[in-house]
Amino acid sequence: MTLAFSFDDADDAAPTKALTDIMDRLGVRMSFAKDEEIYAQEDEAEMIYRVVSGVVRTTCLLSDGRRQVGAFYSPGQLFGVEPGPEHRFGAEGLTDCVVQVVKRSALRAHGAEHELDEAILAATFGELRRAQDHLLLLGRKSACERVASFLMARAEDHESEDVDLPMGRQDMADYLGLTIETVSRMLTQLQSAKIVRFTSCRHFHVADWRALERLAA
Amino acid sequence: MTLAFSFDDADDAAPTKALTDIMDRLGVRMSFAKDEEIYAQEDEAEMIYRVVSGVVRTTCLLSDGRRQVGAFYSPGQLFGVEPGPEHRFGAEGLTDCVVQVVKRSALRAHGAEHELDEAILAATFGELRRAQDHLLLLGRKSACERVASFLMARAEDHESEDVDLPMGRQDMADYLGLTIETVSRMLTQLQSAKIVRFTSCRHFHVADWRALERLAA
DNA sequence: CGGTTAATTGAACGCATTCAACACGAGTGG
DNA sequence: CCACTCGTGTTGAATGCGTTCAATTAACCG
Repeated sequence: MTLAFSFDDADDAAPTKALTDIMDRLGVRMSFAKDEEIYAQEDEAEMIYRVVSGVVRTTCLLSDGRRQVGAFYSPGQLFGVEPGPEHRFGAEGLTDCVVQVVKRSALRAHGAEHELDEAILAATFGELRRAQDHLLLLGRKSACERVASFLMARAEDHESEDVDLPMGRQDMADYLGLTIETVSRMLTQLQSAKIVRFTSCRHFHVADWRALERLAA
Repeated sequence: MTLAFSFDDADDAAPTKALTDIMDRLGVRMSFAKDEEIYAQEDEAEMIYRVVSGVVRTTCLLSDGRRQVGAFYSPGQLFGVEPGPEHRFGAEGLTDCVVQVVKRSALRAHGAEHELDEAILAATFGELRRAQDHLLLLGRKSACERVASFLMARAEDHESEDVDLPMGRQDMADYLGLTIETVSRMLTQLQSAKIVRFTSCRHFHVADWRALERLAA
């Protein structure tokens, strides 16, 4: 068993076909409304989740209410995998969403040991990579660069002309370590500079990839 | 083989006894001077490293020279484990240091498959946890809270009265996403508030744990 | 003891935040 | 169809936190 070296996979958060099948067989589908809690920060991490439809967001609340968004998960992606026995970030529906849920113990009990371990490792790698990028963004980038990086990342994996932003400004701000006002200002600024163009406040397309790339740093 | 659930271990970056033994048998000891490069950002990640003595720091350089320190590794800790085929952070000696190095392929070839996988998973978990804490710190904490958190973390695992800061102010700043000046100011501020006391600029002890804990948020 | 690097302190600046007002769109009901 | 509201997003002005630039002091090491 060689776990660690299937790095070719573009999207680490997407489970293998094998695990997907097993999850579909053993798991349960659950629906969550927009802003409904899927699991809470500090809950025991005993389930594995896969987004079926909609988008999920993970958040961490500080004692005084400050909020940090950890990540956004799109259909097909695995989430809820943690580096410890409990969830450090809670998960909520960013939109109404459907999620496939299965107990880790159930997977083990049905001989999906191998697939589970692989999926956990892959998902953990994905999380780590994501967290490291996020780290760099929060530690050393200006507001404008943060917003540019965010739009860039969104545009990259959509591939289509018209890119969708399923999250509101507050969620973007809490992801980027900024305020809604700053995010809004930077967006208008990027638009004024003819780098992106917004068709509505949740839809844009990239007008100048070169410039956006340069700003994303 | 059950990989994923040995969470009881306090220090995920420390390898198991078994792996340590194998690394000692198959690996090479290498010495690095202060600020000498151990591996570069973007190098292929084919080695596993363990700190024998001294302290190692990982850093990521942005195109324009801005620097983010990822982590500091103390004796016993594993480093160089990455979520992809190449290093996203480079590693350098923070101090003069000795490191035990072994090729992953050598470990596999000598039947240390199991130990290697386990160690990689544990180290990855450790990295992820660390990165998540770091994320929160950079995203939502004030300069004072960042410095307090940093001192807290340092003081926690030293246990002794007198806590040592092996890194200079620049490294602290680049870890915390601040400037040296700000770090310095916050340190004097914490000292003025009688929360910590510096015996020299690299040694301090905590005078008021309660207050420090509160500030670390 | 000088000589060098690291750390601290001060003052001015600037970026992001804060607070407040305004605009826009969707949904509701008259 | 318009008026009204509520949530969300944008814009403006003032404040403040952290940075920048510059000068001083402390620590280290021959």
